[in-house]
Amino acid sequence: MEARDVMNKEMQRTLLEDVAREAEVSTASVSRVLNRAPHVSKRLRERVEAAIDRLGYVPDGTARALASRRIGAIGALVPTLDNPIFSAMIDSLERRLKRHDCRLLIATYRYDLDDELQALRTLIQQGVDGVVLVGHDHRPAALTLLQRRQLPFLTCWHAEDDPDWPGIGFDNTAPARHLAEHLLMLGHRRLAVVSAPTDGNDRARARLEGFRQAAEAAGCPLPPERIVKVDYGIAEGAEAFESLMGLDRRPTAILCGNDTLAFGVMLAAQRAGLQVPREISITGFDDLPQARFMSPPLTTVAVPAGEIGRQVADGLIARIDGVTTPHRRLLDAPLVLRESTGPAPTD
Amino acid sequence: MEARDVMNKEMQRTLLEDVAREAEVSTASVSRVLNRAPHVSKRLRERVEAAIDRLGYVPDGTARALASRRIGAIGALVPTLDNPIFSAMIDSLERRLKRHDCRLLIATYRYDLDDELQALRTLIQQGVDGVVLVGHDHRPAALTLLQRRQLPFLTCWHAEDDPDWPGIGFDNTAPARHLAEHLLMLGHRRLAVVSAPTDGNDRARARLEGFRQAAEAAGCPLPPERIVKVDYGIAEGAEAFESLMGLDRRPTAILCGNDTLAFGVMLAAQRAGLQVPREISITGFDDLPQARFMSPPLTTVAVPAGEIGRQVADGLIARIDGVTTPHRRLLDAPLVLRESTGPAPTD
DNA sequence: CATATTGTTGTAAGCGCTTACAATAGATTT
DNA sequence: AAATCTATTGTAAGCGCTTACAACAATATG
Repeated sequence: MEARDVMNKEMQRTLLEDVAREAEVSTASVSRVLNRAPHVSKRLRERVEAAIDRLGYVPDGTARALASRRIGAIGALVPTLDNPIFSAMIDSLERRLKRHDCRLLIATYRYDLDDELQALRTLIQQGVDGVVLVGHDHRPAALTLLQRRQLPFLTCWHAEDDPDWPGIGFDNTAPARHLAEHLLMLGHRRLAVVSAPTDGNDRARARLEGFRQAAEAAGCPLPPERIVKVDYGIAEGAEAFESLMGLDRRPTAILCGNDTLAFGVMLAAQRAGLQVPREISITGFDDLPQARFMSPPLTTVAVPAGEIGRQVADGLIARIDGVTTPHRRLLDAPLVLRESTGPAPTD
Repeated sequence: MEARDVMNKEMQRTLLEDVAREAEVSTASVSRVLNRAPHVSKRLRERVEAAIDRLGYVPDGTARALASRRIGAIGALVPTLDNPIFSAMIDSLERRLKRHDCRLLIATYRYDLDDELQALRTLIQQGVDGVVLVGHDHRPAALTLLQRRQLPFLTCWHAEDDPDWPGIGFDNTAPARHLAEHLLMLGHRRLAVVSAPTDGNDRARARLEGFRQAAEAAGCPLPPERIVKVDYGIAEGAEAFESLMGLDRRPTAILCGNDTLAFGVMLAAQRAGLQVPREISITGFDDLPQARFMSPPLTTVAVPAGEIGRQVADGLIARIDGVTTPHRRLLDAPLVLRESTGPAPTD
């Protein structure tokens, strides 16, 4: 390995000090040029920039991070990237962060809040400049950790009024309620729900709550047996449908906690020979790209995933820069009525 | 802000030095315990660990990065996360990296290789311990950058034999060829292709090449007008279908570069009143979860996205640890024959 | 023209760890 | 028991930047 050692020696990286020497200025000046600090004369800047070009200097991020106490990256804690609605948000978040010259560290936790807390610890240890979380369901220790470090953070996706968690998101309950009201208005009286597991998932809880509110207000509350909770997935949705079909009094409409479950439900319904929506109405939540291409196209709620990513990026960067931003920002999540819902069958 | 200043003063973070003092050992010993270095007596370890617990010490990642020259994170360059096949890979990559106590920095580049190069520069500057890239289509400068820094890296998704780019992936050409052969065997003679743009995308090129090879070998080469290149998306697939239907001699089978395009093609075909596969056969590539739930279920190629993520994580970590791993690892991408393909119509 | 003010640059002290090397203690050999 | 070797621990010099502060120059003010 001698050759390798020699190489390593010859490969002396150019340091900021070398640039300073080359430009015949102090290291502080080079650093100021690099960081676009004020009070730098044009002459000096040009000399430094020329030296940087000549030497092909690239600053060392780790040294900069240690000295400046900012790493140039934020951390995002998301349940999973295996769900396109989250990956769409992360995609737009990352793209927008790039504009602010900020990188993105990702950590997933599979809806396990203890894992989330652990991942948060790791991110903080790495020195991230800010943190993005999904929803308001977190271990209390997570909040303590963020507050004690005075670390900028923002939640997203869910935005109920919560003094602890500043956030950018949308109301999950109201659109769910409207979806149910839409079905009730179409004459449905036996509603059923296929929901994602609600543990550690306030979005799922809020949607379920919205369904419940509407059902109760209309005088036809949801009995437990007509609320099925299943994991994320098309197959899971299909299974949920089958279990609902095993009931004595079958529902005439099924409200699903997300589009993917709705796809599964719809496929299973059609496989069972049911006409959608003539014999059974189905709703989703998310408005994934496929939703409008299903047959029939899915009635759902359009979740502004891309917009959330962008606004969270802007908002968190502002907070990192010490700018106070609104504690809560509510985006629109409009109902998208398509053809998977129709009048209740008259039996 | 006086109260704040006071707080900041009182909030003196615990440093490694404080732990050393508390445990009455040297800072080097604390560091050794922290890093599970060899030659640490049990007694010392226990004392240090007790002190760490007592003080609630959390090491500073940036200082550790500067001193040790590893940051505890790798960078992944992917075209986009808006495509579920990539986000599935990233999801499994991140989860597997966690096991190795390694974080993930994400950067997307929208298939723009100049953007990719720029993003690579930024990641290197951040000090990532390794880099994952997709495919072998990159600016030459990217390779130079990686080599000069002697930075461990691995490509994925595509794995042709290439001395420059070590990689873990699958053969994109052969399954594409097999798909086309499958159609030819079913009697189809007028094949068409709906491909993703091939610029900076060797996977798309390889698949197209596979389709071509089979078509030519069977004596019915693909004329240019029967090769449509469109951006990623269901709507884009649908549009491609319509442009193909404008041809004099319509194809009896359409090979799509990915499942999403195939969904679009299939929907447009059905909307146009065509029976799939009786009047037209359609194939995809990826085997997204929905593929088997389409009606009819989509014939496609199962891309091992999750397995790629895991193997890339293990492989890159090994390289970072100085372990030599195979230059190239080929995974299986099996054909999944379903009902969207059938005998050519006899007209 | 002396003085205050503002703008520009340099000096040098960290930032909080890791690790080469030195020192010491303990075990083993002869 | 002296000599040798090995396992353990400590000392201190960085890692490559940023930034508080000082110094000085240029400009404005009275």
